[in-house]
Amino acid sequence: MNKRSLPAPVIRRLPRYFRYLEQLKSEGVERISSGKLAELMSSTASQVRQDFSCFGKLGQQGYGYNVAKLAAEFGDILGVNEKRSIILIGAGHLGRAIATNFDFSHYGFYLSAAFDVKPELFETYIVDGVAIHDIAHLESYIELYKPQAAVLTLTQTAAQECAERLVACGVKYLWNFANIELKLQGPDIVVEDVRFSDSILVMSYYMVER
Amino acid sequence: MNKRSLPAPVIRRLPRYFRYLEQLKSEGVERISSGKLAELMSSTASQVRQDFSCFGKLGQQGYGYNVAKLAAEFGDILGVNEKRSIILIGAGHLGRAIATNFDFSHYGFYLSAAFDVKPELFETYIVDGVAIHDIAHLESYIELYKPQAAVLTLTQTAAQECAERLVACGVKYLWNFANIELKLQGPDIVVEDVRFSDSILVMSYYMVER
DNA sequence: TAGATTGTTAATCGATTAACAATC
DNA sequence: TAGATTGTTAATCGATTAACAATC
Repeated sequence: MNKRSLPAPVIRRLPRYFRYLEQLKSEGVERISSGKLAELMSSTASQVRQDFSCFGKLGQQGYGYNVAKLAAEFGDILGVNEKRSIILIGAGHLGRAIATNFDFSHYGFYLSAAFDVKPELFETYIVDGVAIHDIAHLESYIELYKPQAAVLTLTQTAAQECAERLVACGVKYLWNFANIELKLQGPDIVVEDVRFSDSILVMSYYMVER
Repeated sequence: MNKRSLPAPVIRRLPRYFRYLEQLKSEGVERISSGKLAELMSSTASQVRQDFSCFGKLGQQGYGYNVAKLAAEFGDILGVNEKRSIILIGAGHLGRAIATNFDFSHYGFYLSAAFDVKPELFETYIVDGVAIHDIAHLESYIELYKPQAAVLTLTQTAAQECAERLVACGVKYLWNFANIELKLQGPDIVVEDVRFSDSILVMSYYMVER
């Protein structure tokens, strides 16, 4: 695989390619051409081939792309075969929803612990095998277990402080659901935001009569 | 306000501008220059001015932009002062999290009803004043109350069928949390996706050693 | 007035699309 | 081999950045 860093738009499109390829694989499709895939995805053959070429020669002239091979390749690129531990901060409704519904293992993660401030939750389980700990013990937990990433499902006000504590302990990857722009120093910190409010506002924009 | 349709990148940036402007307003800041705002947002003065100019002349030479005026203008553009009813489909963990935590009213919506398939939930309340109804009654509810949008917080398999039923009844705006690409006809249907899996995969991509 | 800062035009950059020779 | 389809180069398009005259 290629070590050059990719254009951001390509990186953002990767999960979608992966999703379609997994789907095709599960339907038993063996091979697909850039044109057919583009049609499925409302993209263009040119873009598909241009994007894929970032990762070397994945196809074969006159044949197209082998679906299983390509899905596996993209899976590797995206890290879905890794086993990285992730901790969840904030065992409220959203944290519970994610712990319960979200299949971390499908994306190369496993949920190893949860944290909250509420004493009545301590040492209960957010989901089978995943205990909720006192957030006061965050630092000692991280020191011991070295989780690689954290999900932030807490209130706006607590999120910044908590993110700083995580970064101070060496957690470099934050999956942030709090409606705040985290300000963190360190060039190798990655914050990936899921911003419900931005999303509904884009929909809202289209609803306004103009 | 302007009736031309905006470039998609500008539309995606609007909620973020709005967020920063509201923040500044709440801090009592009266005016701000494109340069200062850009610095705050890790953007550029050029981009800020170019983006703002899509909406007419919002600033004043030598002065900058009035924060309250600009926040109000963007609020109008984004529709946050509207009062549009939205229904929630799928009263599982995620649906409950959103019904409970998400402040719809802040973004120009109010949650008017929820729907699920589980009989034990019928006529219970997902949140104060918002009843959960039998999804079988979706069509009759829509006919009567004409909700303008719907939040989809249900499983992958149910989402497509449900989306089709909504569209058939005239609901044109779907806020989709299901991990599926909804295929819907109709040129004026807007689907806004919140795709947890794509987001975690982008983070995962950056975690892979390369 | 002088300084600051806009709105807008022009220049640059990057991403998408088109074209086509290479080749399976 | 002939047809299909890639990988890649070149052309186009659109978005970002820079520059500057207008003006508060």
